[in-house]
Amino acid sequence: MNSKFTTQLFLKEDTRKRIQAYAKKHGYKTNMNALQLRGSVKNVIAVIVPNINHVFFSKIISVITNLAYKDGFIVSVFQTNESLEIEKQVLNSVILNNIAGVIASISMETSNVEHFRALKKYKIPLVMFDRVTDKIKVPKVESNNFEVVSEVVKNLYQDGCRRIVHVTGPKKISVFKNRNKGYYHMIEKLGLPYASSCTPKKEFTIETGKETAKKIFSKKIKPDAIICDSDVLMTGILFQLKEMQIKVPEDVKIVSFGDNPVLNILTPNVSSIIQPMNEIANASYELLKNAISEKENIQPIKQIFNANLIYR
Amino acid sequence: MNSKFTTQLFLKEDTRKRIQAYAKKHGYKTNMNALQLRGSVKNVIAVIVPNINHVFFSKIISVITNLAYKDGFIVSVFQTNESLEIEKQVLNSVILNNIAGVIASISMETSNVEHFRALKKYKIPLVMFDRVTDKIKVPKVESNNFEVVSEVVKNLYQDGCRRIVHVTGPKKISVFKNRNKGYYHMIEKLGLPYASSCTPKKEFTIETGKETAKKIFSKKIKPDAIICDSDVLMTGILFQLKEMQIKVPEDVKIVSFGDNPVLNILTPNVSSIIQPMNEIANASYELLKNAISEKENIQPIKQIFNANLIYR
DNA sequence: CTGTTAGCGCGTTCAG
DNA sequence: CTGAACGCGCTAACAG
Repeated sequence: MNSKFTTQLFLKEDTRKRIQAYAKKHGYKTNMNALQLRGSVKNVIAVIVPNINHVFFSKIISVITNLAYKDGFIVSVFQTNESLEIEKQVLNSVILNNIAGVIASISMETSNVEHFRALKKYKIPLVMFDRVTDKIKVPKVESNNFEVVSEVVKNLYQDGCRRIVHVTGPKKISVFKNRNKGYYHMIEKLGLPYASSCTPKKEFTIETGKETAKKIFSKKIKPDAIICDSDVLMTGILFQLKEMQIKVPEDVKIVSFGDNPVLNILTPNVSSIIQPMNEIANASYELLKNAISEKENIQPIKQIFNANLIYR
Repeated sequence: MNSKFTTQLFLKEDTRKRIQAYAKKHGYKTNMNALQLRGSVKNVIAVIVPNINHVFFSKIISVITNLAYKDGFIVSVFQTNESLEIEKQVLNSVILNNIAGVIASISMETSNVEHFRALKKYKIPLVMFDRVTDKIKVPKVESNNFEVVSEVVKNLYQDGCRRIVHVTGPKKISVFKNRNKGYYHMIEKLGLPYASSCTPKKEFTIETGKETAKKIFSKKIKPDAIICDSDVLMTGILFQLKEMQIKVPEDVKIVSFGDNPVLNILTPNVSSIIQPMNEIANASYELLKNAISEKENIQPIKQIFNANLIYR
């Protein structure tokens, strides 16, 4: 950052200070655009997420922004609103704006990932987190979704639950796929005859959560446990169960992914799976930083961090 | 956005398409840095907030990002972590990076605002929202903090409350100052003998909320109502009250600012003040957009939007 | 060791 | 109407 007047670095310290003070006083500023045009500097990192306003994503952005700032990077955020179309445009934008590197989590609509591949052509490093895809070889950061959901099923089983439902998202998204695999894995291992996963068609909202709860309890066989992939859905479910006078955890146990500490305080009757957001953000940033400085030989490492299960 | 090949605009549509397709195929991309260096384009907007990971701020960023994107702007986010020192650095960064305009909410430490004034020197338009300051004449967007807290006090009074406490933040921050003024205004108007405002010294966390509740109820006169400026603090207070076996709303009524819809569902015993985040974000962006295009004669308009009181 | 210059990619301008 | 050249701000490379 302090590379101004580097040619005069041999000057006495006070002289340098005087010059800088003079420059500042007269409103001199290094023009970053000129630097970037010359190709000597790239100082913008892009973070692409489906929705900035989700606790998980905003936390990730927050941590990355702090880290990046210390290294002299600026963070631009892009929001796809879960739309493939917008995601494509965003990637175009990123390429257009001569960005140093990209940290991304793909949208729910995304299955074809050609637009991400375009980054490689322009030598823009990419790191994926949370919602990743196998179709593209880049560094990735995830939670141990498979294992933690397996563990949840096992815990519930040991507590006597035999009709466990998994409320999840589209299977083409890695997180949901892995969690659902983990669910079925343990169901089979335990030899449970009952298994049911439920994927709301719409976006995750409280309303969708209510509908989901209605749907689940309209069936003949009522579950005695629900594993929920989203705390927003969980809130809706909780609300609807209260309406239907179904008690938690007496009638049905609930375990939910949830990243908002406020939620954990307010729903003591719900078990929580808390993702290691700090670690995920840290690792994603470090991987990108390496990729930016290495320029080549970037290993498509996959880093997996353990989620924290608060079972009660 | 589609300003490539503008000199050929008179060409037949299909010809233009062919050229663009050809250009894209061969990996041609307009160099934004060159454009910006020439001064013909500035396409980056900065949003400066104390903490990206607060529901209020992340929602604002989310809305602004969507709006800005439609107009061909990119949004860079900056986070001050409530630190004046970082805020100063961030403003330096913004100036260095030749940014088109700034939307900002100041940190809790900020009272001197010279560093914001620097923007004017470089003709970078500034719009402030939520946490604004009177010391600087720029367009501002706020909630009707004074009025809504007044109204809350009145409602509580009509419900029989006589010992109402206001849990708020540092008075040098406009939002807290205005809310506290609104509180005292109605207290005096109603001729209530009891008034007490409580400002936690630390950052707003659940832990701080717990401590605040302990402090409030360690005094001789116990309140029969609490107005709380932060939903995170409110959560801590709620938790602590439960510990102390004080019932809400029977023993003490609680009214809290809170922007997270999930919270409203989960705490039906708490009244909520919901800020019009969409409107605030919209207005801030529109004001900035005008300022960017007008270049001069920018009126320091103040826009105030009504918060929504859900009193129960 | 110091001063000058070329060129990054673009659009405007000026000459042809 | 078309094409060449200039300059935005910077620094690496080169000449003095």
